[in-house]
Parts: sequence; structure tokens; C-alpha cells
Amino acid sequence: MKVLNVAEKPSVARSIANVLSRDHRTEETKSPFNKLFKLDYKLRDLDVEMWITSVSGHLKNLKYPTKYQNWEKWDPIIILKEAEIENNISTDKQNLEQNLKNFAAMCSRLILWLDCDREGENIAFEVLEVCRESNPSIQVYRAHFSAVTQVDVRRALDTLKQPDENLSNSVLARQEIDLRIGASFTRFQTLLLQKQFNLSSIISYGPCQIPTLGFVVGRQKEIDSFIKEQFWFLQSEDDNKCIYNWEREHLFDEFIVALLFERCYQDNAKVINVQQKDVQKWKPYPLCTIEFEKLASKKLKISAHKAMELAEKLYNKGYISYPRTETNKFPPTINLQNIIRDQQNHPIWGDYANKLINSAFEYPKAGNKDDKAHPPIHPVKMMIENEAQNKQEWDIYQLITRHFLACCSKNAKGSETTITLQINDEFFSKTGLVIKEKNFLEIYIYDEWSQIQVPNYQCGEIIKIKLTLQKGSTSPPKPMTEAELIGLMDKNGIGTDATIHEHINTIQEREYAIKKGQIIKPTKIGLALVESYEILGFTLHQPFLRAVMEQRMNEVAQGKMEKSQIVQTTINEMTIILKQLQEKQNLIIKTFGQYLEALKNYDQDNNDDNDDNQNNNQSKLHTNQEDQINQNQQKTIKNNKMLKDKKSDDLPSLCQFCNSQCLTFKQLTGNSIKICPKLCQIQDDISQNALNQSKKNKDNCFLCNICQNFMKIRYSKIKQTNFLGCSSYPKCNQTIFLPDSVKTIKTIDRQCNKCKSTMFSIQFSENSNQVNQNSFFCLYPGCQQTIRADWKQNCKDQNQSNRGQNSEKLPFQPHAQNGNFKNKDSFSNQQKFPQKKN
DNA sequence: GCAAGGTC
Repeated sequence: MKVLNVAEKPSVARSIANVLSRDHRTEETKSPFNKLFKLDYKLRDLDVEMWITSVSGHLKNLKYPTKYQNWEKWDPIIILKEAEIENNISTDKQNLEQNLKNFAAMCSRLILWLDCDREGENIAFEVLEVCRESNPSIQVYRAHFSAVTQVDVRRALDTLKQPDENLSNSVLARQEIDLRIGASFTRFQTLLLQKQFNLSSIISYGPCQIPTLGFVVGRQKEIDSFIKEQFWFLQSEDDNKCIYNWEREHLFDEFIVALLFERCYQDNAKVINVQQKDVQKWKPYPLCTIEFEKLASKKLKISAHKAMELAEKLYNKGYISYPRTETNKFPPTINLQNIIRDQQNHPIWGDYANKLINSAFEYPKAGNKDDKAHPPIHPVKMMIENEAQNKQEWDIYQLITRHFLACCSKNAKGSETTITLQINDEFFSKTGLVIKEKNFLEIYIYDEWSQIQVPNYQCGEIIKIKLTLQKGSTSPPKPMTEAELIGLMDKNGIGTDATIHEHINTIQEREYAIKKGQIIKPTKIGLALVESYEILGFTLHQPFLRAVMEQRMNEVAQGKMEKSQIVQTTINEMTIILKQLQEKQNLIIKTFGQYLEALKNYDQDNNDDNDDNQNNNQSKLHTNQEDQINQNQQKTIKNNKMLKDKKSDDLPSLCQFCNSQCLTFKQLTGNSIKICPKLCQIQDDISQNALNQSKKNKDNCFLCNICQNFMKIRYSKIKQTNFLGCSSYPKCNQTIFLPDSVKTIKTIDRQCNKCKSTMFSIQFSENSNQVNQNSFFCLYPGCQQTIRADWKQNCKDQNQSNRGQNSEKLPFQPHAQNGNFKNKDSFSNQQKFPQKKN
């Protein structure tokens, strides 16, 4: 009896033949790559002749009949919804079809060895259909294997199953949906925009390529709309030039950092903790395709597309294992020691391979991905440098081999020392590292682990330090690298391990994106396309459409839904979108055109390597300053919250002016101080000291709520009345007007019991409405303790009428444009006191 | 001239 075995690719067929018998015979077929191997085998007590051959991926390809070739003639809606689709054997696969027909006719059983994934299951059905055409009675079985090893192949033959039609149908659904959507949307977009804007390339749409572009555009927009924000932080440095980082990292409020700086400023710091612990740097996971592409891009500067091309060549020459694999754990059946032994005579890493064999070997970490079809990428034959066709091929082989040897090594080991310093109530730390054993790092030149020296201090020691207040600013997001894009696509399920690099290639071929070095940026066409979708409210560039598709495929694969249902539902949804696009085509042209116009210098700027995103005005189309400011405020609030959280003594402390949560600091004396994050009010020892100082000078009343200098009673010659003005005028114009009814005013040796400010004795004119014509008042802005409602109204009116009229005559008129102090506007707007300004 | 997924 003859049994026909069909694998997805030639290498698997050869491996199966090798595993089953060393004495197999090899025959040529109609396809030069796909050999036929013959061998005798005992299959479940039956003596059979095994015929083992292969296909090369899918046999069939979905396409529209030729009558739909003319794009202008057919409404894209017809293409999407109604046009029939053919699923025929591709012309380049007809020799394989012939092979299968010929072999099947001579065999009584068929064992399908296609990869154990959805696509493999679908190819299995393509194969069995062809075989049944020539031999309708052939008995069909499906082999399930997780690696082409002795154990797995024999186990598969002992546990043959039936092919799963649901899995195959899920692929058919995906194929039809992708083709219908891709063809119809591409035709619509191209016909609408290509001539109009004189574009050379077609404006394709694909459910993987456009979300890929979406990631690239998304990053560019983040960069373009970025607004730099300043922050401040403390830093301490000891005599050994060792810099200790502030535990709070940085804050966005200069005043608070300055305050903390002042409170901490001294020459000494106490070492409060010296912690030592053993640490490891983990060796890499076994290499799957995605990781391989990322590494090639990041470490070798070889694009994912090129890397796959090179890996395929190495695979075909027998140097490495199959490079398209999702698996990042080795199956227990694979003999890793043998793979290492193959490298023992290598001129570069032979010694290292020997060391692994003799003592240093450690079983690789197991990742959590397994496609059940291929092991992680590893070397299968030793290659020395001059055997490689070029440097890039050598680099790729080297990466794969070094990565494999690293996987079979031990983690690197080190010792980490963290020194924590305390200065007043602030903490600073520095972590040092001593490497004890390099282990995998000896062979894995792509990873670094640097030693960091720290001084040898004892806990409790007082050391000399230099404390500085530093300024920094936030930086824009980094441009998208190819490795990052691969990661995003993988995470969002866009494409497969075998196709991710192709989609990245496609968006470049379509001129949607351009790659310079490892950086990938959208072109103006790419930006205009995605922006148009966004403006018109479509989410075609978002990854979740693909995720929905994936979910639906799973439902078909699990038999919960019929293939036709999923196709119908998805196509109906996309028909609604396509109809809307058609209705809005004028708007699309307009929007697309506006973007192209606005971005006319964009590509050129990109080519000029203009990475200074702050200056790239051409691309700043959607900078929403208000949003950004809100974001910044959020950040400040977040930081302030952090500040508060760390030092809170759980006392409820809301600012009496703006109701914000106050920050509470503990002093060394054990007392607490509170500061409103918006600086409405400061109640701490500093202001208290200043108030005490102010008493010594009877003209000084309290600290200016904007600049913290003294407020003084002054006299306006023009208005011939008293007012309170900041002593640092003209630097600070803070002014508190008094009602006309005030006849005399003077400070008194008494503090407001609410805000602790110096109080005033005021005498009102006889004809005023004041009930009490000689009273004590607190005039501190916003303190509501003693200020009367009619006063507020009175002064407010006065300020309103003063504004803009005789400003030169009223130099003390408050205004918001001082510029020396932060948060002044928000501060002022919170004021309930009369001199509020807008 | 359209998609994405296999593969050489």
C-alpha cells in the first residue's frame, strides 16, 4: 500500500523523510523545488510505502474574474458586495497540482502534514480537494506535530486525526473579506484622488497596510503637536563626582522646587541606606520571527524586509532553521546540545560552544508563544565568515547563532548597590553595579550591561554634598523606528510574523511613508490620507477593525459562526462606510487637497532630516494648544499630587481661596507647613518670619501674593487716596485698591486669625455707609475673614472703571503681564478679592 | 492597477 504525505514546504517534506528513514529515495517532480521522497515504513502494523512530497504554501488564490478588470466601469460597491470571486489554483502552482493528482492516483491514503495553524488547515483542504479529483476514494488524515523531530513525527503518525473544516473556513472568510474590502476601497480612493492630485502611485487600502500607516502617522502627530514644558529638579553631587538623583525626579512647578531647594540647601547629607543585592541580566528568549526582525533592524541596521530575505536565503542553503516562526520556546524533543556541537569548531565562537557543552549549558527560557509548527530560529549548520555571500548575510547568520548560544547560556550576574541620601526631608539615590559573571553576555554582543561605580559609604555617615537646582524640559516623543512599528503591529494583531515586514514595505511602495535609517515617517500623502479619514470621522486607519476581524475568524474557527455569516456581516458594515465615503467624496477631495497644500514642503523638510520638531511648522496642522495646556496642567496636578502624597500628614487641607488640595510638608521641628499648589496662600515659617519682619517696619503689611515682597501702604497723588502697593514696583504691579470711603489706613500689631496677615486699622469718611467707621480689617487678597461684601463690589467696580483709561496715570494698576512669576494668571483668577484681574 | 496569507 502506498501512502501519500504532503507537507507545506519542501524542507518539511525532507525532514519528515529524514526522520522516518535514513534510506529514503529522492525523485524529481514537475516542480524543481518540491521533491518526492520514497521510503518503506511500518504504519500501525501495516507495511506501507511512504511517498512524501510538498507544496509551496497556498495552491489557490482568490481573485475577481477578468470582466471586473476595468476600474471605471464598475461601481466599487458592486466590487465590494456583489461581484463573484474565483478561487482557482494559481498559474505558478499548476505543476504542484499536477504532482498531487499524479501521486494521489497511485496512493490509497493521504496524510496532510501542513503547518498546524489556520492557514495550514486551509492549505490542507486545498491539497485534499486536488487529490480527491484524481482519487475520490483516497482516505484522508491530518498529522499534528509541533516540530519535525523523530519523537514528534512518530507521535503524529500514531495519533492521526481528521482535518478541521472550521479552521479552514475561517481562512476563506478572511481571504474574501480582505479581497473585497481591499479592491473596492482601493479602486474608490485611487479613482477619486489619483488624477485630481496627479499622484503616481495608486491610493491603496488594505486592512493591514492602513493601520500600519496609522501607527506611523499617529506618532508623527504626537511629535508635531508636542509642546515643550519646563521642569525643575534637585540634584546632589558628592566629592567623588557621584551624582544622586532626586526621588521626586522632577516637578513642573519652579516655585515649589525653589522652596524645597531653599529648605534643603546645606553642605551635608546623611547616608540613610546602603542596600546591596544580587541582580541578574536575563538572557534572551529563543528567537521568533518578530523578535528577529526587531533585532536585525535595531542592532544590525538591516530592515525587517531585507533581514527576512537574507534569512530565507540562509534557510534555503541549509544554514538556519525555518525563519518564519511565532514560537519562542524550544520543544523538549529538539536536541540543543547537538546544535551547539555543530558550532564547536567555529573560529570565532567555537571555544564558547565548547564551554557550553562542557559545563556552562543551561536550558533556554521558555517564551509564551508557540505556533505548533516551527521551532525558534536557530543555526543548523556552521558557517564561517568567508562562506557568507556578503557582510549582511554574515551579520544575520551571526545574530541567529549568537542569539541561540546566548539562549543556552546562564544569565549574567551582578551586584547592585543603592545609596540613599537624606537632605532635610528630601531623598536622593544612586545605584551602582558590579558585574560578577558575564555568562551569556560573552557571546551576545548585542546587549550591554555597564558597571557603575558608587562610593563606599556606611549607613549613618554624614557626607559632603553639593546641592543644585536644575532646570530641564520635556522632550517630544521619539520618531518611530521600524523595530517599534513591528512591536506595535505585533501587539495589535496587524499582519502575521511572516507578513509584518511586507506591510511595512507596502506603505513605502505606496509612498505613504518613507524610511531613513531606522526611522520611519509618513509622507504628505500618508498624512493627508489618514487625516482625511480622521476629519471625516472614519476609523479605517485604526487597528481595532483588524482585531474585530480576528475575533470573527476565531468564531468561525471554533464553529460558533458560519463563514457566510461573518462575510455578510463584515461586508455590510464596510458597504455603509464605502457609501458614506462616496457621498462625501467632494469633502474628501477638499480635505485631502487642503492637507497636501498645507504639507507641500513637508516631504522636503523630512528629507532635509529636519528632526527639530518644534520648528516644523508645516506639519503642525492639529496643534491644539488648549488641549496641550490642559495636559500640562494635568501633569502639574499629577506631580503636585505626588508631592502631596509623599508628605501628607493626612490633615484635610483645602486652600481657602481656590479649594485646591494643599500640599503639606513636615519640617524637622515636627511642624507642618501647607502650600496651595496654585500658590494662593502660603502659610509657613518663611511667610511667618517675613510677617514678623514686617512688623518691625510699620509700613510693611504682608507679603505680596504674587511676588512675595512686602506690600506697603502708598498714596496716589492722582487719585488722592491710599492704596496698597507691592514694594518691588515696577517689577511687580500688584495693587490693592481701597474704597473711596477710606479716610485713613494703618497697620496694627495684630494678625488675622485666619490667614495670619498683619491687620489694618481703617477709618472711613463720615458720609460712608460703613456701619462701623473705625474697624480692624484683614486685607490679604482672598482672605474672607473680615472683608465685607459691599467692599468687594465697590472695589471691583473701581478697578473695572480704571482699566485702560488712564493706565499711565495709574502705574499701580494691577496687570497680568509681569512674566517673572509662574501661575500668576491662574492665581489671580482664583482671587475673590477686588483687585482681581482678567 | 486592488488585499493578505502562504511559499521558492
